[in-house]
Amino acid sequence: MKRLTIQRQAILDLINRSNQHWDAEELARCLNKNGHQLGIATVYRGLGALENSGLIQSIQLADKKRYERADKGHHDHLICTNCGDIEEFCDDKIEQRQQQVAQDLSFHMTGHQLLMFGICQRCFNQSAGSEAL
Amino acid sequence: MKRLTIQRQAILDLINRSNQHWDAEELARCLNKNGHQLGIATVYRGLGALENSGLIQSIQLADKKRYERADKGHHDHLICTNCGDIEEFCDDKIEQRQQQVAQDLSFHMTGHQLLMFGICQRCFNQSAGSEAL
DNA sequence: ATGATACTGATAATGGCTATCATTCCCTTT
DNA sequence: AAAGGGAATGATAGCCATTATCAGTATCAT
Ligand SMILES: [Mn+2]
Ligand SMILES: [Mn+2]
Ligand SMILES: [Zn+2]
Ligand SMILES: [Zn+2]
Repeated sequence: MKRLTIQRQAILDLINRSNQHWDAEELARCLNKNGHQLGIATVYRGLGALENSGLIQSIQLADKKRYERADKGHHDHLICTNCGDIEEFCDDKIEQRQQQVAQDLSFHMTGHQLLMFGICQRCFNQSAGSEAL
Repeated sequence: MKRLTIQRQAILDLINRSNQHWDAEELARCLNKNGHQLGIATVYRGLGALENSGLIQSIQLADKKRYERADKGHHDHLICTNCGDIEEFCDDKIEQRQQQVAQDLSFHMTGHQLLMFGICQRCFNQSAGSEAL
């Protein structure tokens, strides 16, 4: 990334000011609603550039990529298949075992992504309530 | 899945006879090359039906889904970002810790996917060789 | 100022996958 | 055996996230 333009700065600011996992479309909508003016292609390119520079990070879901702040550091995700909510965690033991597995297989790991799917507590309680009817 | 048709049987047989991670396109091409005759939509539907029935399993990569035999049971994957090769492993400690993490967060996990990215041993050795030039 | 380079934005194109729908295949019931 | 109905097929249209294209614009170095 040669230039941190106002467009890219706007994307970066919005992500850094929030705690969400944004997709490109959401970011574009939110930015354009708040005075900024940038095309969807610029958002995609900006996100790519910012991620390459380590200023933001992303997770690859089945349908789309979602971007978030990089200052939280590495972590993994729990994804509610009912409401789409995304929770975060980082477990050192898991991270260590991954390193061990890679080493055992002479695999030079550069990154990983662990997604856990299921029902979040809120959704679980709600469905428990409706069952009682 | 109400009927295990010859088309679906052909898909299932091919997957069960091999040890690869197939995408829909590859399966269709291979089947049509070997006397079978089935449209791409049928392959997609068949794969979905077979997976729902637990007869095959899949991994969701960034761009596409890849299907493999179910009789190997659950495992996770190492993916070479250079040659696309996919290696497999299963680590009980990681699986246990995942359960623990979910429990700690009151998250009702129904499944997970762990992808590890990097350079496989073969690619690593090759690039080491070319550096010596 | 001039030119080189990077970035933008509108839009076309791509690629994996799902929806549609007419046709065909099976299975059950007469 | 014939008829009817649900399920599957296959050709193709549509969908959606993302990337490619390209002309125009902004920024930087000389
Ligand atoms: Mn996160
Ligand atoms: Mn596998
Ligand atoms: Zn939920
Ligand atoms: Zn490799």
